[in-house]
Amino acid sequence: MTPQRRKILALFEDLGSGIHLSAEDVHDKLLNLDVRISLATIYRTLRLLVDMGFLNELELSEGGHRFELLSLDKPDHHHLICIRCGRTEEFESEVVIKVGRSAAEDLGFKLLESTLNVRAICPACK
Amino acid sequence: MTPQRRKILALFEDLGSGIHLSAEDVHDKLLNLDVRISLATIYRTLRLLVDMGFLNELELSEGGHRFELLSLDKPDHHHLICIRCGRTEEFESEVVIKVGRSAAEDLGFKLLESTLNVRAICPACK
DNA sequence: GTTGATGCAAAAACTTTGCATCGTG
DNA sequence: CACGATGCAAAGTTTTTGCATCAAC
Repeated sequence: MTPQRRKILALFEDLGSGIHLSAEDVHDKLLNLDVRISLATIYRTLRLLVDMGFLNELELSEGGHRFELLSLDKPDHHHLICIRCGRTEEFESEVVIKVGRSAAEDLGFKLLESTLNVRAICPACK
Repeated sequence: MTPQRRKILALFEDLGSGIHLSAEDVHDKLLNLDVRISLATIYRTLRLLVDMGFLNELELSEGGHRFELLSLDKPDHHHLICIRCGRTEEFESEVVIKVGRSAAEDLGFKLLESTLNVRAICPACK
């Protein structure tokens, strides 16, 4: 754990668990806090934090992957995404987790994680 | 409907509905059939076919988006993805569709489509 | 000192766009 | 002819990598 890695993880922790940031977002937000870390290091660290299980990697919207804090109280949660404005809401569902688990078991896969992505149009964009 | 568009859609139809292709994949497979279409046109056409509802756009794995044929008998289906080798299996679940629908309704969103992505490790990669 | 992490810049991978040209009606 | 679609090449984005330097043990 280097200072840079701590700063990046701390950023996610400060923002809370419902926030989705791209690598650029992380870079910009750290700059606003006068923390200067190269984009290359941010990419490397995000990858690392995902592998270590601190972050979750999302591929919801255009313009690159997003990362979010994986909090223990919300292991598998789901996303409702407005395809027009990008607004995303999170929700949970025990049933969905069970479906994922049984799908994995049926085919002999070892389950890691399951997320339901619901694409929709939010009230403001209708 | 131009010859190029027909060729691209025909490729998906020939391969069937469980196949996930990147833009590059489409380009390569068409070349193997001696069909020469520029990558730019392929990107434009894939976008078009998604908008027209013929294809579904996926963001499952590394290396760019994938596209699959949207068949009428499988409107909302789900993916079990091996994070090691990229093998993906499809399955369906009525329950998951219902969860997506009610999540959208709860927040006043207009539902378009919902897919459950289950990340796991397949038997061969365990 | 050795090892791994960082920053920078260059490169790679993926996607879009401008523009001239081609095809179809 | 008019219109939109295509191909090509250039540009734009996002992400990775090589390499010299730096920091920690």
